[in-house]
Amino acid sequence: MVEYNPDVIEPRWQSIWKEAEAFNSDVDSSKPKFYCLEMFPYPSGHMHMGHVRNYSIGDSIARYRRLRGFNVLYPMGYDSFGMPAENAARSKGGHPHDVTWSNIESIRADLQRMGFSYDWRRELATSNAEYYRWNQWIFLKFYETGLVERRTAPVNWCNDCETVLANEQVKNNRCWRCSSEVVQKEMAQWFLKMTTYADELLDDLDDIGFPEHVKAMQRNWIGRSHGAEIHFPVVDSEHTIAAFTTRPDTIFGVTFVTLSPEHPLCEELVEGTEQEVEFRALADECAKLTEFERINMLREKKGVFLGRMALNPLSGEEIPIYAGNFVIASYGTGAVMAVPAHDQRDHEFAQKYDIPIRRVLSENEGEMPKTEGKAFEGLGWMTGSARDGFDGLYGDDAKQAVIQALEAENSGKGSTQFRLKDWLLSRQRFWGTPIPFVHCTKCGVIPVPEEDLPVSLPLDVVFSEDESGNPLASHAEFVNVTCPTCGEDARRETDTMDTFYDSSWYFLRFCDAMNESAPYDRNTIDYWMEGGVDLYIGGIEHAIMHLLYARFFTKALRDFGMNEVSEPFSRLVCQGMVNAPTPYCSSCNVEYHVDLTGNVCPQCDEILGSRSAKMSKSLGNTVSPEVMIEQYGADTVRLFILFGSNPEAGMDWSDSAVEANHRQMHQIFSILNLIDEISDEIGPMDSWLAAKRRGNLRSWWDSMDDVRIREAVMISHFDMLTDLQWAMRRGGVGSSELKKHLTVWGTMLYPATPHMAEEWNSYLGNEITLAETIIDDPNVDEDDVLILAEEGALKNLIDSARNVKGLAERHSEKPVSRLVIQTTPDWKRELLIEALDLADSEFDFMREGTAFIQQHAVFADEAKRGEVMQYWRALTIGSKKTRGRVFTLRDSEKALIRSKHDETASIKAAISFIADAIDVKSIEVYVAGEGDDISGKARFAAPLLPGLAFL
RNA sequence: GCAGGGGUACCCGAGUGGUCAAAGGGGGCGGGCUCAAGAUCCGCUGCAGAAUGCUUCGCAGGUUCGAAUCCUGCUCCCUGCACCA
Repeated sequence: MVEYNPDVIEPRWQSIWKEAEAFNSDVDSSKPKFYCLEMFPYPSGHMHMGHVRNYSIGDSIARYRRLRGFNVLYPMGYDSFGMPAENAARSKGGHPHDVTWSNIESIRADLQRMGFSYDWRRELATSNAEYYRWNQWIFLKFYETGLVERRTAPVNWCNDCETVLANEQVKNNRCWRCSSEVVQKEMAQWFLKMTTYADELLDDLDDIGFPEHVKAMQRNWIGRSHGAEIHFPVVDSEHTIAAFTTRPDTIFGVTFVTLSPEHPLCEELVEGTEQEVEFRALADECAKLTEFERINMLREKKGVFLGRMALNPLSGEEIPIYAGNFVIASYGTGAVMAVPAHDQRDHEFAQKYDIPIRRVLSENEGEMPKTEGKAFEGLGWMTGSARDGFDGLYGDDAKQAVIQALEAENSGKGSTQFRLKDWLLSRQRFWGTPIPFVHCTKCGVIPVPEEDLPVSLPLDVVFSEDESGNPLASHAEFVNVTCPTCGEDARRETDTMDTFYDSSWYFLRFCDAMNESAPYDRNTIDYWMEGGVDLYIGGIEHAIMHLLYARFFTKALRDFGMNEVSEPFSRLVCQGMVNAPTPYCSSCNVEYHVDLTGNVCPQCDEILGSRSAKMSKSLGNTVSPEVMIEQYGADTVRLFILFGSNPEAGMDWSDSAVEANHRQMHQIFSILNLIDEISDEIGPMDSWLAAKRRGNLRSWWDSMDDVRIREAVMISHFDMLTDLQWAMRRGGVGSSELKKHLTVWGTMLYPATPHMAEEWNSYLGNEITLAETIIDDPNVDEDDVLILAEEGALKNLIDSARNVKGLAERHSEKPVSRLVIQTTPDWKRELLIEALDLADSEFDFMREGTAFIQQHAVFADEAKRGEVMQYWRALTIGSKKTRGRVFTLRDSEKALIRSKHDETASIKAAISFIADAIDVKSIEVYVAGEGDDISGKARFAAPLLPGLAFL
C-alpha cells in the first residue's frame, strides 16, 4: 500500500537532485537552448506568496523544457543592494552587509524548500564585490563611449531617503519607495544618456513578446512626438522664444505664447514692467505648491501677461507673451504656442483672459470652420491663413508645408520630442555600487583605472540613528586617494549607483556567472542570449523602470561589441497578483484589515462584506508560504498556485481549494496501488487508454509550450486521473499497458509537482530520474481517432439514456427496469455517408437537396417517404437554429461513421456496463426494424444516436 | 481626460460565428461504499419536456439563415499615465 508522504519525499528528492547536480547546465551547441528567468528577489527576509507564484511558474517551465530536450539555463540570485538594508542597519545597529547576508540565507532556504531547479553554481548577489566590480567596469565603458554625463541640473530630491531619484522613481511627485514628497534641488549629478537610444527603444517594442499593456506603458513613457520647434522673436529684444508644437498646421491661429514660470526668459522680460509683481506672485505660488495642492488647484489655469509681445514668424503678427502655471519647464522647450481655436486648454485660457480665438482649420474641405464654444482638436483643412499657399492643405501635408516654410526662413525646424529623460543614476547613499571616479582639484573628475577595480564599500562603517547622510563621505580611508593621473591628493566620489543599474544586466552575468576576468564572455553570451531570454517572468511593477533600463543596457553593450543580441527578453510574462478575501464596504468602496471581518464599517456603520484584494501586510490578508508548505508540502502549494489560474491572471487564495488540491495529490499518488491489483498482462481498455494518453500528451505539450500552465495542469493532474478511472470502470487495463501509462503520466506530473513525480517514477522502477529524462514525441496513432470516437459514442449514449430515463420514470406507473436500444438501420448510415461526401464537395443542399433525395433509391418505397424526407432534412438543412447534422458532427464521429463500425455489436459488448451506469436490470439491442418497434422509437434511430425505449 | 485590460451560471474561471445550456475547479445537493464519520467513487446543479423546446454570457441596438463570439452606442470595474504643447 503506497501512501503519499510529502514530508519524507520532498527533502529526499531535493538532496538526490543536488547530489546529481541535475540542474547545472553549460554551453552545448549541439542542443537547443532555453533560458528561463524570473525577476530575482530583493532579499527582504522570507519568501512571500508572490515569489512562490513567480518561481513556481518558472520552475515548471524550466523542468518541462528539460524534458523536451532543451539545454536549460535557469539561474537565481539576489538584488541585494538598496535602502531597506541600510535603514535596518541604522535602526538596529550593524552593517547593511550583515543584514543583507542573513536575509539571503533565509530566502535561499525557502527557495530550496520549494524544490526549484536552479543552477546554484550561478547564484549571485549584486552587493558582492565580485558582481558590482563589473557594474563599475561597465560604467567606465559607458564613460569611454560618451554615455556618461556629469552635469548640474535640477533634480528630484527625497528628504526622507536623503537622495536624488530618477524620473521613473517619482510617482505623483512622491518617492516611489517611501511616498514622501519630492522636492527640486540643483545638484551635480551623474546621468546615463539613455535618450540616445530613445528611438530604438520605442521602435523595437513592435517586435518583442511583451504583453500589450507593458508595451503601452513603455510607449507612453518614452512619449515620442513629432512636430516642430518654432521661433517667436520677442519684440524690442534680442531674444527668441522657441516653442515646441505637434501642430505646426495651426501656426496661423496662434494668438499668444505661454512660458512656464520657471522659464529663464520670464524674469528678464517682465523686469521693469507693471506686471512684475503679479508674475512674482505666480512664480512663487507654483514653486511652493505641493503636488497634492497642484492637482486640485490646477483645474484652474492661471497666467500672467508679461508685458511684452512676440512675433509670429510666418504672419508677422504681434502676440502677447504670458507665463502660465500649466506649462512644464522640463518638457519640450518650456514654452508653448497657444492656439485657442484648436486646443481645448488654450481655449479655456483665452476665454479667461479675453484673448482672441481664431479658427484656422476647417472640419470639412472647402467650408468655413463650424465648431463654436470649444476647440476643434482634430485634423482639418487649413483656411484663413495669413499667407498664400497654405489654405486647403490637410493633416501631414499641412504640417510639412509649415515646417518647410519655417526652415526656409530660418524661423524653426521639424523636431521630435521625447518624454523620456536621461537616466539620473547617482544616489547619495551607502549601500550601492560606488561610482568609480575621483575628484582632483588639478585634473578634474577622473575615472578610476580599470586595474584598480573594484572600488569596494568599506565594511568598517558604523551605522546609527544619529548619523544622517552618506557615511562614505566621512570615511577617510575611502575618500582620500591619490589622483590616478597626476598623483596628487584627491577625493573619491562618494555617490553610489541607483540599484536599478545592478539589475539592468544581471541576466547577462548569469550566462557566465563564474567568469573572473570579464563581465561575461562573448561566445557564451551569444549562445545563451540568442533571441533573448526565452521566458522572463515577473511582476508588472517593473513594466517601465527595470524593463526599460535592461533593454537600454543590452543595446548599449551590443554597441560596445559585447553581445550580439539587441533585445534582452523575447517573451515576458507578468504574473497576476495573489489575492485573498478581505473585509470590504461597498458603499464606501474601502477595504479593511482582516481584523474587522464580520464587523461594521468604521465610516458608515454598514455590515462589512468581503472581496478579494491583493495580499498585503497592511490588510493582514497574507498567507505564509512556510506554513502552507509545512502543512501540505511544496508540491501541493505548487499545484494550487499553478492550477488556480493561468500565469497572467489574478488568482484568489482559497483554503478549501488548497485542501482540495492536497486531496488530489493523494488520489493521484494512490493510483500506484493499481499495480499490485492488476495481474492480467492485457486488458480490454488498453488501446483506448493508450489513445487517450497520446492525445492528452499532445495537448499538454501545446499548453506548456505556450505557458498556459493551468490548462496543462488540468490535463496532467485531473484529466489523466479521470481517464484512468474510466478505463478501470470500463473493464480495466492490463499490467503492461498500465506500466507504460504510468511512466508517461509521471513525466507529465513532473513539471508542476516534481517531488511526487520523481517518487512515482522511482516506484515504477525506472532507473533514470525524471530530472534527466527526455521524452519522445507522442506519435498519435491513426486508429486513435476511431477508438476514441467509439468510446465517446458510448459515453453519449449513457448520457442521453440517463437523461431520458429520468423523464421516462415520470411517465411510468412503476419504476423502469428495462431498456430497448434500437440502432440505426443501414440505409440511414449509407445516406449520411452520401450526404457527408456531398458536403465535402460543397453541394448546395438548400437548392439541390430535395431533387437529390427524390431521385434516390430509398425514396422509392412510398411507405418510408415521410421518414426519409424528415431524416434527410435533419442531416442536411437542420432547423431554425441548428445546421444539418453533416455540418455539426465532429471529425472523429464522421470518421467512425464512415468506417462502418458495427454499432450494435459495440453497444452489446458494453451492455452490463451500461445497465450498471444507468441502473436498469436488462438491456436489449438490435437494429431498428429487426425486432419489435418498442414505443415507436425506431424512427429516432440514427447513426450514433440509437432510439431508446424504457419499460 | 488619454492608453491598456476586463464584465460568462452560487463563486472562481475556459471559451472569438454553428459541434454551446456553455470545459475545468470550488461550493451545494443526491446516490454507492461504511455500524458511523472521514476519505473515495458515481451522478445532479437555468426552466420545462420521451430524446425536444424555451430563456440565458454587463445593458441597448445592429449584421447574419444562425451571435457569449463580429459591429455601434451606453454602463460598470481594474491598471497605468496624466496640464506633454
